[in-house]
Amino acid sequence: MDASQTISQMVLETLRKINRAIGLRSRQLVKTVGLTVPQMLILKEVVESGESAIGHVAAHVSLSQATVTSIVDRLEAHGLIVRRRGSADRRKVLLAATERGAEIVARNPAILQEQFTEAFSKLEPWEQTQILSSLQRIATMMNAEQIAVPPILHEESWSEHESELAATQRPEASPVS
Amino acid sequence: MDASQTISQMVLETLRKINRAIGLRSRQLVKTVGLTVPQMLILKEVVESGESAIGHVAAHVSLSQATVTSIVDRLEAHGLIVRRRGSADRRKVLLAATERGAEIVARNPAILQEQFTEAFSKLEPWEQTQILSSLQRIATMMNAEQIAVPPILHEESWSEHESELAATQRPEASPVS
DNA sequence: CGCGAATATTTCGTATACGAAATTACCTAC
DNA sequence: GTAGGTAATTTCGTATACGAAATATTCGCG
Repeated sequence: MDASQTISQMVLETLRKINRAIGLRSRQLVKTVGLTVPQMLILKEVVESGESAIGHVAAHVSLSQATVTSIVDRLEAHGLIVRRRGSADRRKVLLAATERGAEIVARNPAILQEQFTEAFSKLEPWEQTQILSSLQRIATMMNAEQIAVPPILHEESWSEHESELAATQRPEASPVS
Repeated sequence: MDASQTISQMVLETLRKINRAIGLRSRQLVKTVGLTVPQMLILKEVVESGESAIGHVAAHVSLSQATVTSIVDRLEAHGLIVRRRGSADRRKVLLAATERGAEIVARNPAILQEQFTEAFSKLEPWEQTQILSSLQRIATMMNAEQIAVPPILHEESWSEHESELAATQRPEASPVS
């Protein structure tokens, strides 16, 4: 947290740190519950909204279809949900939770927050609201910008390096003896 | 944004959305500048702090050493930084930016924000401060919890599925003729 | 009917991310 | 001086995440 940074930079830096904390938390979850946060999110969504298509779930949890597909692969491998081709529209793949899956969600309604919720609930109500409002403000700003994609740099000089070093072989820093 | 959610849940949901927006933004960056956000972050750190060890950089950008290693691989492949074994302590791998790398950072001091900074700077100063403070509040709460790892569930019934379905083969939803 | 546009999902390639184990180097006590 | 512990980095395995392209299906229009 260098004093020479702009507030904007500090905001982004803090967001990255929060994000990392969430990621680490997710990995701890694997050890206790056996599922990561994204997996829980999707399982929960499926349980609560009944049989629903992949695209529907993806939109609800704010992830791409491709991402949901791979997470569903794991949930299905664990026997927590099942895929079923839609009968009305056979392009769709409907997801349904198995008993096992439903049980896990039912047994852990707050599993996704737990400790965070605990700490958060100790704040004053007006403070909670303010924090949420600040976050939504940021989310809105970011989404708005997501649309516009002004090509910033480029000029020249870039991309010639691409081909020669494309292979993911790391040149040893220095072959010591 | 369901009305039936607790504020805490909404906070987490909003954080995930913000995070996604940052991720998407990062991918756009690849097209304009040729580097992702994490790559820029590390390159910038190396340029600004001179020759520094991997561990040092990792701590500064809040990422694990393993992650930094792989990102450095790519930056090195692109000829933006070089690895050098430390002479004093040969366990350390020192990073230094090449001319090319330094030039990119120099030419794009604000590349990491750009549009976000633009929008953010239009807010009232007191509002900016408030947002930052809200975020730091959250970050602090999350880091504090990172320490304690109370085993929540487990009971039994878990993990027997692991072995039989470990392979990443997806059982076709239903082999429709 | 039948073909092309539209829609839904999966596959493929790439880039983060992390923990745990392996590797290499250093350092201290004996 | 060497054995054992510590420290720094890399390797390995796994899980997200996404875009772009491929695939499968539906639907509209002639």
